[in-house]
Amino acid sequence: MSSDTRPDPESGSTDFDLDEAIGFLIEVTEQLMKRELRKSFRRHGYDITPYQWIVLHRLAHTDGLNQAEIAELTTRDRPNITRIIDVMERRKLIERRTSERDRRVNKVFLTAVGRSVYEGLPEIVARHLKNATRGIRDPDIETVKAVLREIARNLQGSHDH
Amino acid sequence: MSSDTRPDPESGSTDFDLDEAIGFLIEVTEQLMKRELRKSFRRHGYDITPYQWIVLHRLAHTDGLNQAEIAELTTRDRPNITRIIDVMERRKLIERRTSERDRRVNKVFLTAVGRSVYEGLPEIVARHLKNATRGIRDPDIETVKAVLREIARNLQGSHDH
DNA sequence: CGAAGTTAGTTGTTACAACAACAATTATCC
DNA sequence: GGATAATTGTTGTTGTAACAACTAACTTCG
Repeated sequence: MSSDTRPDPESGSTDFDLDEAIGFLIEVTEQLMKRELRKSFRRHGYDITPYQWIVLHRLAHTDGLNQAEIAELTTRDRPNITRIIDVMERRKLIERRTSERDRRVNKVFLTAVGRSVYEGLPEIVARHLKNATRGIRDPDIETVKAVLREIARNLQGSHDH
Repeated sequence: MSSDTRPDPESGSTDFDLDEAIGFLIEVTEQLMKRELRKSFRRHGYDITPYQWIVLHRLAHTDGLNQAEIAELTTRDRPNITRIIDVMERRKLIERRTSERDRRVNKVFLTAVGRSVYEGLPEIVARHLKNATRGIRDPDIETVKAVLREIARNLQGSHDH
């Protein structure tokens, strides 16, 4: 957009342009989407964070996942899952049940409350996405998805040292 | 992991596919990029978070911004800026100076340390970006940037109720 | 069997994010 | 010129994120 009216005094030490960097754009867009989704949930009377929504979705699809599996499916590490599950358990959305076969393992299940809360969410999310992407051509959306997947693949594993 | 292959019992309540949702993809990719950037900084001996990098970059470009301006330039709210600036001030990367003309205002300046730390960062970021986007055609990158900007524009202001 | 290694989950620490409530300061209005 | 409004920044609370260090439970293998 470059509404860049500022004269830029010798441009710092290099000519790196943050506003043009794809990483920055992804970051900013991601923040906005998360923020708006949260607001959408609230507007519809749900006090659910985007992250809790993801966990609810995973469990609605496959109930009884253990915490390590949830971590895997959500690209988070296990400590994070512990705390998110803590919060959701406090709110009676889910419950932990120790596995019989392996007493280290917590299997996580939706409660009746969690399930009924979940029911209303996919539609809100779908509407949110539709709003976010309005006016954008479908093939461009597909390009974005393909590129993001490629970036994710590039980052998992290898290192630029 | 998963010893039992699960058949997906009636697929939850709707057919929403999270892994196909562009919002989820953006979220996952953003996390990975932030994580890898942080690691790159560390590998090169910098204990700088991606967010601190952004603030340093803004100040290197335009020294003496006040906190509200930084908030604007980084799509964050003012309380967040307060705390990030707190951390950076503790680390002697920046300093606050109360404005003479308006004693409510803190102008934020790079310290000598902050400036010299900043020097090394753009190159690391550039390399990180190159690695993240390797093998991806330039026009596709441009499409992604255009789409993300469009999404951001869609989300700023209007609401899907 | 039993010591060593592995895996699942938790806790501690630091940092970032959204929101609400607030103090201090400056601007506005009558 | 004093009440009132708006602006800047801070604090409190809750939730998310990464990393390190830890415990408990299971597995392996001599």
